[in-house]
Amino acid sequence: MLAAERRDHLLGLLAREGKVVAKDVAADLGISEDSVRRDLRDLAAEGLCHRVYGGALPVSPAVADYSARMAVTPEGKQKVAAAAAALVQPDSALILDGGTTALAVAHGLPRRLACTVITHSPTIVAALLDHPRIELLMLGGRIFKHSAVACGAAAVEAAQNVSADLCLLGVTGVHPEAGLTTGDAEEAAMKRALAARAADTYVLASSEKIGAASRFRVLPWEEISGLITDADPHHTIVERLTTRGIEVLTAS
Amino acid sequence: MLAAERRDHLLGLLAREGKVVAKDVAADLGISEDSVRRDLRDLAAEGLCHRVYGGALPVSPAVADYSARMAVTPEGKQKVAAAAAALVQPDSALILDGGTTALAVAHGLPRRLACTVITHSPTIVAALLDHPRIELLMLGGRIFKHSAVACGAAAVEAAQNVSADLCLLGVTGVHPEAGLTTGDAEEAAMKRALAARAADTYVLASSEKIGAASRFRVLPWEEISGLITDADPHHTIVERLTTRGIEVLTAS
DNA sequence: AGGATACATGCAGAAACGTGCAACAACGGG
DNA sequence: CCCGTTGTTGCACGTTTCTGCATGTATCCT
Repeated sequence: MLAAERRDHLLGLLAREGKVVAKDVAADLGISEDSVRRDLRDLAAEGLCHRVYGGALPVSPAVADYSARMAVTPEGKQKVAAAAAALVQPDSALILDGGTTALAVAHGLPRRLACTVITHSPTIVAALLDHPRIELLMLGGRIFKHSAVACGAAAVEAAQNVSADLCLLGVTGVHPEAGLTTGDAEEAAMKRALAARAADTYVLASSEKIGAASRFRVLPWEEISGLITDADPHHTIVERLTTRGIEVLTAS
Repeated sequence: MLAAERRDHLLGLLAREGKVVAKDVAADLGISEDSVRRDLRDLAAEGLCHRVYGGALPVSPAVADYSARMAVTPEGKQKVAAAAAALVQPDSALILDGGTTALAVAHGLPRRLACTVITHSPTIVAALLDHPRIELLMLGGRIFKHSAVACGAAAVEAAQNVSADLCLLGVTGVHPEAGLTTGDAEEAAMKRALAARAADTYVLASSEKIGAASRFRVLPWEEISGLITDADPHHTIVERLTTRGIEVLTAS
């Protein structure tokens, strides 16, 4: 058994079962517990697992508490939100857009995840108020009532003063040529400002958004890190996006 | 069962069922009550739960009692809020503080009233979202979870850029000598910043606040225009305030 | 007030841990 | 082909951490 094989095995176990017990794995694979512990230590150092006494847990526990999640949101958005929540690393900073899908992401964040959430949506703030370990930062400004988020010059300016590891953006249209679009110019500008402040930007797009285009462009494809959708990976448009080099994360 | 798993299990139980009974969990998981108690003690130390005799409750005492407070607005606050709402002139700009009394004011604003509301409370924003004629401006910043408002340097700075005709301020203590007080220093500073940006500042104080004093002073008496309360105008303390030249508006 | 239950504390055995060491295999240069 | 280097693996040792039990104390309920 190669060392790399062992590591894969451990990661697989972690993903499938949500935990790894050093002793059990050692017995299963017929190797010493020391090796398992060494592997886990290395994986933890790379941020690929979370070391605990007796074994290890997945870094982002989102997968494990999938069950403890409420579903009032349409199934598609729920799936997309769960996949997006899994991208959030512990102790990282997340910029979260407004909208129902983003709200579902907020609800999907595991209660034991400690991180910072930056948002321009009072609704998102309200949803995360009772989360024990999330630090909240609200970007203020004129409230655009239709979508219940802060927009305009002040909000964009406030956004200039923050930085984050990840930005999760909702849009209303995802189209191969038109790019990512939304129905309001101010909102589009705000989304651009948010995306610019994060190292990585992923777009949340449940399947009904795929192929649609709204009036105002948010961002060109080059500026985002990837797309999170529940649409079939073999859907014509999704395939066109993939061939154009867009990273598409399929939520299922 | 890993120790970390147990702790997660406890947090999940706490979130799902709203309580944990040490004895039951010990029986369910087949471990000693001591271990459960130890885990609960640790979680409580991290601020993730609230330890009580026999088990534990979700930590959100702040949030929980916030929503509890919100659910039933006592009659006194209701009266104060109604009197305060009556002060708001059409087409004026209003700075509205956070807190339950201020929220009652928001709900009490007539639907045909057109004005601008400036607030640092996401909850107030959410409450006014469906108001047809109110222009909303949210002051952003770090969210202070206990009272669900934006506080800190960024919020104070944002406040510097607005001006209003009227500011309605909630406090937790109204005392002849101590002045207007609240329980948190950041919050006190924020309230000061808000009051400074309005031509007139009125303090909302339902009767139970009269005569009380909290740790941090918000403003001295000279800096406010008046007090809105449902307390009896012949109440000793209220009379003392009146003789000191404070304008007291009695809500009834 | 008194019994019952929950609690904190100390303790001991067990389990898991980190570290140093030696054996061994893979690799590359001479 | 030989030998030194490097990296991996298992083992031994001492240390730390966890867990259940026993004890005495605090708290609750009647």
